[in-house]
Amino acid sequence: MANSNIRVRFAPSPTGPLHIGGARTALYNYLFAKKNNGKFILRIEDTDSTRFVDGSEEYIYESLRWLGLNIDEGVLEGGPFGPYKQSQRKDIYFQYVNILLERGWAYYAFDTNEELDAARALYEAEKRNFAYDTSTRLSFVNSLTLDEKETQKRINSGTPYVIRFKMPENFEVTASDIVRGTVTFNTNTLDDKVLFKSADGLPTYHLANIVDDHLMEISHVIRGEEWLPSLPLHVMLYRAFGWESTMPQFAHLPLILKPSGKGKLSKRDGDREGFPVFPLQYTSPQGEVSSGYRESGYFPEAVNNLLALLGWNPGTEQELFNLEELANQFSLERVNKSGARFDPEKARWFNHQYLIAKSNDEIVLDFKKTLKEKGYTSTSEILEKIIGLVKERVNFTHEIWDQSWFFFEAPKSYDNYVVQKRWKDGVSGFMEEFSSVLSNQQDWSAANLKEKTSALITEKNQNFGNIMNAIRLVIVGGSFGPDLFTIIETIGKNETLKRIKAALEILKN
RNA sequence: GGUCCCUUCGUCUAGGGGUUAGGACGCAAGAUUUUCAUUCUUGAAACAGGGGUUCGAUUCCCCUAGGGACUACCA
Repeated sequence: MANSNIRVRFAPSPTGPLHIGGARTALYNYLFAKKNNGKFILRIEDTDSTRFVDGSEEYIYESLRWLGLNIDEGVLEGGPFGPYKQSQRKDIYFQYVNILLERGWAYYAFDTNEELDAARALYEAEKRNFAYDTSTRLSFVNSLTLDEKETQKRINSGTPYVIRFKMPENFEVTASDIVRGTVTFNTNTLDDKVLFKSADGLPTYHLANIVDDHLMEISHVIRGEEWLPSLPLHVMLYRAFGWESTMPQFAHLPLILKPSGKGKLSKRDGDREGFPVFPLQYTSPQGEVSSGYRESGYFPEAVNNLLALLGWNPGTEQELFNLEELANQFSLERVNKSGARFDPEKARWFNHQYLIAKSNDEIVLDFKKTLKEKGYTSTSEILEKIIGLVKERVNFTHEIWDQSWFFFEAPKSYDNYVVQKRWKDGVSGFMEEFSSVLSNQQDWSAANLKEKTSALITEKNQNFGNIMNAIRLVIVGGSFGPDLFTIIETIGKNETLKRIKAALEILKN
């Protein structure tokens, strides 16, 4: 049994950015490999030259690197089973499709697109289902209906042809899937899939995939559920090649569905509902920009964590895992069968968890960048203090500014509701007293400041809550923010007195 | 339309022939806090429907309904 030698592959097509569904597939493959001391292989499936998008491969690599999913064998890494890019394996596929032809498992078909379209239209008009299959193949122009000489003549004269798989008639193919159990199909419902295209002389996914998985000694195929319908074809291909005894095991992952409404998660949903569907920001060759998790401020650990739990769980109540814990606990048997709706809210919550778990000095560098954009600088010491004060209130590093700007600049306006509620008779007078008390303080610690302020409130027979809120209004412009005296301590005496003066000018009546 | 897959709180899920059906996100209330947030406590919230099998079904089987994927010389 190939069990002792776990080899899995992630096999994306370079047709654009990697979708988070793809990222999750990569993650599960990686996790499964790590768990079993196996190899994680990256194979680029670029057999559709028409859909190739420049830069996709780099994007895929950068995404996996960002997520920390290390590749053991691949296009860049090399390895004993290369090349790992299908466009470089043309000769191999050609050689193998010939085996199928020789054994009668495949045949040449000369039908043009126009002829096929016409046939489809005809069936549709009669409300019948069209398929190029066991029931119709004899009505088309192919090596089954032409005699050998005519077939050869056409091939030699350069007539375009495809090679189709000759699906056997009426029997049950059963395939087993690790997450779904046994799946059965009748071959009559399957069509004669094109194995080799005429347009570019390249194999289709089905052929290339089976040949490569076999040659690369892949032990487990872990891929999205959208591939489940082609599983019987793939099983039949393994049989046709005589590779059934070493056929990999299959695991079809549930789809990631859009947060609301119907269907699987798409690029549009992210744009509409304000969350990324791509790991990294992506700019299409047409210049269209799509947001990425990285650029939106997500930590890669958080993305791995949330993706891991979208379709899998360990059966315990643990929700926070690092990559290593994930790898230790992961199993294909505990992957869910049903599609999982993506929850942007919970995604943010995951990031929040990772943010608060980080030490302040891990965040400070990032915060400095935001600060620089705003035109401020400060020492790491002060910044770390501020981060510690506000990080529990935010989900992303870039939101720290929204909760801490008043450490750097005075309020530009005062919340009217709070003014109405707190700036009562006597408050202006109190503030003037307060200001002079503050200016006399040698000890500018939050503790001392608090003590002196409390004493003044008592002395002046003022309402404690009211005054405290009024001071807060003066300092930050509203009713929010962390401990008031810590803010005052941090911004310093000069700034505090300035803010009181400014507030008095505007609010004094 | 056809084929296949799926179905536990709004969402992610645990569970599994006899349970007060558990957790998390979100939501609500209360407590703490000089504010807001955090935190803590509490609450509302689910086995799609119908038939079987069984002493007993949310759990097993069947049907229906709903959802999803696929149905290209795309992957």
